[in-house]
Amino acid sequence: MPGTKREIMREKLLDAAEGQLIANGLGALKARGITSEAGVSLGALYTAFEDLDLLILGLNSRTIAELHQALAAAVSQIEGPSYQLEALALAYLDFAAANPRRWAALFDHQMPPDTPVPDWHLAEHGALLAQVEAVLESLEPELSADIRALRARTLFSAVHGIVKLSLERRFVALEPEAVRAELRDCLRRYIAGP
Amino acid sequence: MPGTKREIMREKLLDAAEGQLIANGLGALKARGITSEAGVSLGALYTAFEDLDLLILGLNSRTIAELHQALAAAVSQIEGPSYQLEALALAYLDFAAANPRRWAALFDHQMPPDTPVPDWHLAEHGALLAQVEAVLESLEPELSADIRALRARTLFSAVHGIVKLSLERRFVALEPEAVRAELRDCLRRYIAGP
DNA sequence: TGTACATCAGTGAACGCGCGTTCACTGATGTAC
DNA sequence: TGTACATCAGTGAACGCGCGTTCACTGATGTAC
Repeated sequence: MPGTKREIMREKLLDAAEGQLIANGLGALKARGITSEAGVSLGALYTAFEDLDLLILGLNSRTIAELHQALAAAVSQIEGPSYQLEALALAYLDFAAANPRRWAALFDHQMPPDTPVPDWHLAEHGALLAQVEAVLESLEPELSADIRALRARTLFSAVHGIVKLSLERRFVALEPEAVRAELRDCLRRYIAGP
Repeated sequence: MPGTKREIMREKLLDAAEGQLIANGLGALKARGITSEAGVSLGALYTAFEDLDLLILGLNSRTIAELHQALAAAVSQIEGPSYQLEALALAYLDFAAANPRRWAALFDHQMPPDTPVPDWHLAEHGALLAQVEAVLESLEPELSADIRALRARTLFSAVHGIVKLSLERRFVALEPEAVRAELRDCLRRYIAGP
């Protein structure tokens, strides 16, 4: 198995970084912090990853995988596309509430200017959206694939916006239950609409 | 008129910073860039503003004031609360599309850890939301003030999420008109709902 | 099995740079007489 | 009006720090004979 040694190092670093991320947020993720937490020299990071940004992308991959599973589980436990759509949104809210900093890191992390996000990582985001599309397809089968894709993005964005606001306590502390109810209400109105 | 000299300096710096922000985004706003663009020494920034973050808050205040006006204009040109709500959302989209970097700066800028956003600036954000609340009040007068406030936030967040996604071309380039249509559709469904 | 040599993951001190902030100084503006 | 002095906005070189990244070196692991 080639690269296994390297793979162990990568996971050690990712574990350490995950701990730091959960404890202190994306802004506090530093090369020194991660490597010392992992009990490894500073330079080791650069034998395992191309650079710090790629390590963070690796972290985000993990988070996306977990989120993906959580959404899949939520959908599979429910019958009926409109309930499934609601379940997706609530599962998304729950995941974000349970893992606020890891979730925030998915959206707050930015590549340096002119450095594109690698395709494999874009594909992971795409897979999340595909879950929404799948439910949308059974809810409104008459939509064309293009429109459905756009609609899925729109819905995702709207839900995301609501979840984000509820977690940033930027303005006021919001009752978690109240946000759940608002989100549910919003979706029911959407689904009930014309 | 006490402080007038200082006020001129502040505006010179804000003008320069605004130019930089529009040209290169929040991430490229640097003390040196701003002061040299303003034709002023580096230290001048610190006689006019407490620090760089306060200058940026001042910039954001300007943007919010403009946005506030744009929303007010949109509402005032239309009759009927449900159309007004739609007009608000579309005006928000249009403003963001016309001023993407200034708009993004409103949400991307973060105070250093443990430094609270000053109250006067929170109040400006609050005034934006109050516009949504006002329309909501005529649309659904039976709501309690608490619920209305919460509902206004939820709606704002959802619209914001949709607008944000449409401007970050993170995944795919989206047709501006398609996004407009999606946003309108989303709101109509919301308003039509139970 | 034992010895000599090659490879390469891992080390950590040092590099280098960007950048916010400070501070001793200056020169213009204002005040007192 | 003119002169001496005080104030203070504005200057920009220098400070200091955080932090990602590199690189000459080491020591463990693997290979050849």
